[in-house]
Amino acid sequence: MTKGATTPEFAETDSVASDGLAPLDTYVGYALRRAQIAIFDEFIRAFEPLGLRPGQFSTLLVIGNHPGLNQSEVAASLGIQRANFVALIDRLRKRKLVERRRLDRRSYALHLTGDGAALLARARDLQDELEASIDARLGIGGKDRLMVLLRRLY
Amino acid sequence: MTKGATTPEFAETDSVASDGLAPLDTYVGYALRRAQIAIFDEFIRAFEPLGLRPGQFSTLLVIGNHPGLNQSEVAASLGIQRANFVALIDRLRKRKLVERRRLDRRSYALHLTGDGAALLARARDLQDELEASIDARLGIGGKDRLMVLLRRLY
DNA sequence: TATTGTTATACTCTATAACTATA
DNA sequence: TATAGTTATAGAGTATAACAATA
Repeated sequence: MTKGATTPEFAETDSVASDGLAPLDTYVGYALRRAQIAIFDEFIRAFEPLGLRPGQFSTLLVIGNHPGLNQSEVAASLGIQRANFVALIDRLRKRKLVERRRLDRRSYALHLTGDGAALLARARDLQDELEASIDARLGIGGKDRLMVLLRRLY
Repeated sequence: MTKGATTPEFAETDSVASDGLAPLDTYVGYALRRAQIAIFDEFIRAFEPLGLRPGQFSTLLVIGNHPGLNQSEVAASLGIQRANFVALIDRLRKRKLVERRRLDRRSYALHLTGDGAALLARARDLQDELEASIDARLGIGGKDRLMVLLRRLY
């Protein structure tokens, strides 16, 4: 990490004077935060060419895997308030990546468009590359051990 | 995780329908994010009685361990823009937890006040409890293995 | 009555630019 | 010229309340 985040949310990274933070460096929460920011920063940079932010990518993933869910369901599955999900989904609709089909007169089923499915395919490939890169850094069996440990924390 | 974040920044947690997110659940970045949010959420709840947010706690820690640094140095060591650090330090000064001493006519050395040192002591104890709780969840040797893996990512 | 989508609003954290008063 | 502290401003993510239309 040198200069840092492409976007606001993922800053506080660079930080750190290798030492100087002696106590902080022993806290799991701090290490977790730095690692999360570092990985998200990589993600954001890598996905910039696709014009996808983490929330948009995960939204496409959920819709792709569960076509037909309504907005509230997709939002809930991602832990996003349905109120905040409106703008997100509007953006994807304007880009013709997602379309809505009326379920009844008050809700819509979400589906990927052809463009959306195509972009998601590219995004998956890109994400697979990132995962491979992370995997390499974690060493043999590292990712599996890490995932097991992380899942104990949520 | 049931209802979730005490504050805005650490929401997107609850989320997750145990399944439904099939693909996301295989990504390190996603697991990292969920774990980070879960742990920060615990931190925020636990530190509410002390009136300390993560950034404030880490600031007190750095000043406590390196008294005499100026604002820019402390800010940089925490990866906080010095512009954004102004409000943070002002808050701590108003609460008489931190004081400034002129170094020269354009910079200040930061020091903890008696109250600041006392609060930091309580905060450290609280943080130690949280770490112990995390340690228990991670199992024998879990924390060490986790820290090693996380450090490979930043 | 409860739910869906929506709007409005506010708060936190972060980023950048630009200013002043120094050094 | 460069640095320390500061102000102003903008953007992203999130939270809550409230409303209309519908179930």
